Amino acid sequence: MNIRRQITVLKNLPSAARQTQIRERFAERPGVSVSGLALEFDVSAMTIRRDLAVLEDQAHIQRTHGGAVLTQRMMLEFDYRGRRENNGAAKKAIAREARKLVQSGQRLILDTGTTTLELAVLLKDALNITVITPSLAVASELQHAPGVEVILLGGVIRRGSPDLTGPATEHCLELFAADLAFQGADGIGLDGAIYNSDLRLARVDKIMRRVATQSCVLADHSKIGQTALARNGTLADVDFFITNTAAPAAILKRFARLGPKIITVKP
Amino acid sequence: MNIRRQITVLKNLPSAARQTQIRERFAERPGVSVSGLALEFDVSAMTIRRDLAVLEDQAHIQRTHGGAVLTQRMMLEFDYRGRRENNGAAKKAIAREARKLVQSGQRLILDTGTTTLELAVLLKDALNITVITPSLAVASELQHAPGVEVILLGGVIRRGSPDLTGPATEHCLELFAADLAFQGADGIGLDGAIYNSDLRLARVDKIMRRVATQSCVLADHSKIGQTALARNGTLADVDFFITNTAAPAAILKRFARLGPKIITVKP
DNA sequence: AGCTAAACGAACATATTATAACATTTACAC
DNA sequence: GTGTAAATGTTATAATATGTTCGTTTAGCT
Repeated sequence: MNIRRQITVLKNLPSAARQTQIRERFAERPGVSVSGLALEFDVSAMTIRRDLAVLEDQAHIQRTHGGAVLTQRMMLEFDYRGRRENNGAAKKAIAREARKLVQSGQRLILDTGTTTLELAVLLKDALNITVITPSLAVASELQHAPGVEVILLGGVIRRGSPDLTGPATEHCLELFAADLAFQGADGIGLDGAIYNSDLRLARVDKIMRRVATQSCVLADHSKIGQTALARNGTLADVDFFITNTAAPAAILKRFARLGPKIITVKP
Repeated sequence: MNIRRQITVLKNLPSAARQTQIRERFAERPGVSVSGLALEFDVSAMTIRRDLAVLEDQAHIQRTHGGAVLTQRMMLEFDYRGRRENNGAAKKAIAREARKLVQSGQRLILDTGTTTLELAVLLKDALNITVITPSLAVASELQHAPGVEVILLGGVIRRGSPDLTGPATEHCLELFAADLAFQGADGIGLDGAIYNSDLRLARVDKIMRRVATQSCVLADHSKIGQTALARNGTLADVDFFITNTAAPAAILKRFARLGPKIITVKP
């Protein structure tokens, strides 16, 4: 009876919990088998395969026939509070549109943020570009891209945040000149003000726009009308503003009058 | 009777109490399911979802399909060709000796390298120090240390190497002043010359010594008598040289005449 | 090489869960 | 009581996860 209850703990778990459990199996054993896990968690083998496929993307295992083993290469772990993606689809669509602005040979600046991180994913197959970023996540994403040179800005590592800020970042940024800067935002005021939830990030964002010839703000519609701690400028200072069509047309029209080219995407 | 009372305790609770209870579930299980909790607390699934949404904001958990799991730190992977540790014991002993040179409140520079990485491990419990480094491995190691502020230098990410180099790194380094710089070396010539196997690292090392009041070179005996591509200076430029006792005493005596304090450790 | 059993992946069908909007209940002040 | 706000429940629809089937690939064997 007791045994049964303990086993039950491993059943009827949400998929993410099951995947975490699978990962922990590697602490005990060097490898796992699909059939064994299927039995253990009382799900079909197909589900385990899908779990392993997810883990292969995220969690550094290597799939084999019949199971998986730990990845060979060594990892450096950086803290990253896995925030919930709020408008994942919109962010991806916005990133796709942003990708179209990029041409071969350009030097880009990529800000911290989930939307810019999505853009980084799409830039993996770019040719001969340089990406300057304060984000360890962006750097991690692009480090293997053959056509991309990654320059990480210096600075203080904020605890629990995968990015760099501070005076050093600002000084470091001043060393560069870029063609195009992509920035996220934690809020866009109805008057077009751009907000960050962190003062240091706001200062960095301001400098990014100065050292880049053109700049582009990426924000899904949920950010519009929101404010946050620090204002880093207004849409009058940027050249492109990309959002999704769920944003009120009247407000976008007002934003357009400030100067930036407004681009909207479907989802 | 007892059982009944315990079950009853879980029903008709104010929302905050229920949320606390949910949080405690994570101590027992790897994750919780919406349907299970709904049954357990005798409320609708929607209510549980709202509870989890609240708990998610408090940063403890992460919602998933079907339930929630504890927030997991996402790993940012940086390639790290795990080189074979040649004189692991000697390097650890050298790092222990280097650790003794560090005092609270100091600003340190830690170079790239396996020996300096060992030192980073020992610095985790230091109080109120600042570590400036071009090494992602060092930064990763120290990011959670409460008494350590980590400043990562900017620069180009070398493919397959966990460190930053290039003109940006050099400029960035110039922004700082430190009390003590710790450097590794790929070779120490019999004349006291310090060698790196990478030209860019050599330039960075040279600047490190300039911006630091004192400097310390860490190298096990196998490096003595070796040369490498780039010479970044000589032992006459450094204040401390730490190696292990397997190094020939005659050569160490000659090194001492150049100026640095020579420290040897047993293994 | 050729064979065989196991494992894989794609596509579809099904079941479960999430979200948003609205309806209802509860709690509490007055 | 009555009004109000917060919490909870309900429903329809969308999104996601899972199971199943089947043709293909793979590992291991002779």
